[in-house]
Amino acid sequence: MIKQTQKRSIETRAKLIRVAKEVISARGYGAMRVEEIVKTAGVAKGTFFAHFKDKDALMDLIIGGEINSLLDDAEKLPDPKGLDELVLRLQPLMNFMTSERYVFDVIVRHSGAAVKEEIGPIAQTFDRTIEIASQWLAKGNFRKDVSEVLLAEGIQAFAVQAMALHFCAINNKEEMHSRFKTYLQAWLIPSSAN
Amino acid sequence: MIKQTQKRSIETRAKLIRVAKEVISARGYGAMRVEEIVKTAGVAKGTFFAHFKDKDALMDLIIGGEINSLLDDAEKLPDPKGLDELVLRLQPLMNFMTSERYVFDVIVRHSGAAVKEEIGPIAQTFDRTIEIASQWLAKGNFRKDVSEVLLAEGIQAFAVQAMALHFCAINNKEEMHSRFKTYLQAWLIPSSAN
DNA sequence: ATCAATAATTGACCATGGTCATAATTATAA
DNA sequence: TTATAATTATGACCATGGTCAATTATTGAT
Repeated sequence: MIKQTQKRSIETRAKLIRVAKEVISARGYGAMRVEEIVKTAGVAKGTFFAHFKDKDALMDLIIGGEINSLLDDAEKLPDPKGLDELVLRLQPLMNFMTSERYVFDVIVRHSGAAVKEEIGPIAQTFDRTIEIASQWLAKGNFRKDVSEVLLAEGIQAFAVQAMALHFCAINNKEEMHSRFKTYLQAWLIPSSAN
Repeated sequence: MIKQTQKRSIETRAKLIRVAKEVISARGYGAMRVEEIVKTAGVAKGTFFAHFKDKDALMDLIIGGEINSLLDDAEKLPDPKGLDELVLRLQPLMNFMTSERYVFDVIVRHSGAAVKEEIGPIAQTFDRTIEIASQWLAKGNFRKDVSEVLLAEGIQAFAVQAMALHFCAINNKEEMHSRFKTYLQAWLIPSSAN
C-alpha cells in the first residue's frame, strides 16, 4: 500500500500558498506572478502547475478563502432587521470584491462552476451566500410572495450589477452601496415605493 | 494642413476587421489568434496593435457589432405585451452571449466602461438595451411603482445571472431561459405569485 | 539493505499577447 | 520637384502563463 500524497507534497503546496499570500498582501492580487512565487518558494515552475491547474486555480483558492472569512464575520453579527442592515452586512464583502478590478474579474469568472463535480472555492462561497441571505430574509420584513432562495439569488444578481457599474467612470464605493440599496428596495420590498 | 488619417490606414484597419470576422466565423471567437489575423491580412504584428489597443478591443468591436445587429432585429418585432414575449425578444441576444464561454467573459469584462469618455461598443449596447427595454416596459403590463429604467437595469442583472448560471453543470439553453423568466416574473410582476 | 512501483520535482521549451525603436510612406509647403 | 513633417508599418524582442519528457525522491515488500 502506498500513501496517496506524501508529506513533501503537502509542504510544497502549503509553501506555495503561503508565499502567494505574502506577495499578494505586499503588491496586490493583480501583480501576482507565477514566476515570482516559484522563485521565492524555491521550487521549479512545473511544480506550481503540478499543484494548481493554472494561476486562476490558486486565485480561486485564496480569494475564496478571503470571501469565506468575510462571510464568517457577517454571520457573527446579529441578523439584519431591515434593508439598511442587510446592505451593511454585505458591505465588507462587496468592498473586497471591488478592491481590485482583477479580483472582481476572477470572481465573476469563477462564480459559476465549470462542472458540478469540480465546484471551486469561489463558487462555493456563492452558494453559501445564498444560504445565509435566504435565512436572513426568512426572519426579516421582506416580501413573502416568492421563495427566500429566489430572493437571495436576486440579491446576488444586483450585487454583481452594482459592482460591475462601480468600475465605470468615477463611481465611488458610496455610490455602489446606495445603488445596491435602491435595487434591493425595489426587489425585496416591492410595495414600499408604490 | 495634414489629413489626420490616411486612406491606407483605413484600409488596413478594415482588412484586419474583415479577416478577423472570417477567422471567427470559421473557428469561433475563442480560437481567434492575433498571429493568424496579421499573417492572413499580410501585415506585421505591430500594425495590429497600432490599430487596436489590444486583442480585447477588437473583440469588443466585433461582439458589440453583433449585439447591435441583434438589437436591431428585436426592435423590428412588435413590442412585447407580456412576460413571455419579453423573454422571447431577448432570447436571441442571450443565446449569442452564451454561444461561447469566451464570448460571455469578454462581454462581462466590457459591460462597464473603464472611463466614461472611452465607453466601448459592448458597453454602449448595454446602454442601448436599457433604453429599449425601458420603452417596452412603459407600454406593457408591468409594475409601475418604480422607474422603467430601474426595472430595465434589473432585467440586465437577471439576464447576466441566468447566463452565468448557464455555464454551470449541465444546464441547457432551455433552462437558462426559464430561469430568466422566473426572475423576471418576480421582478416585473411582484404580485403575480402572491 | 535492496528493488520495484509510485509520487513528486525539474527546467528547457512552447504559445501567445504586447512593446518599441526604426524604417517606409504619404502629405504639405516652398 | 524637393525638403520637411507627420503618419503608418515593421519585426525583433519581451513578458508571462503553461507543457511535458526526463529525473529524483519516497514508499512498501522481500
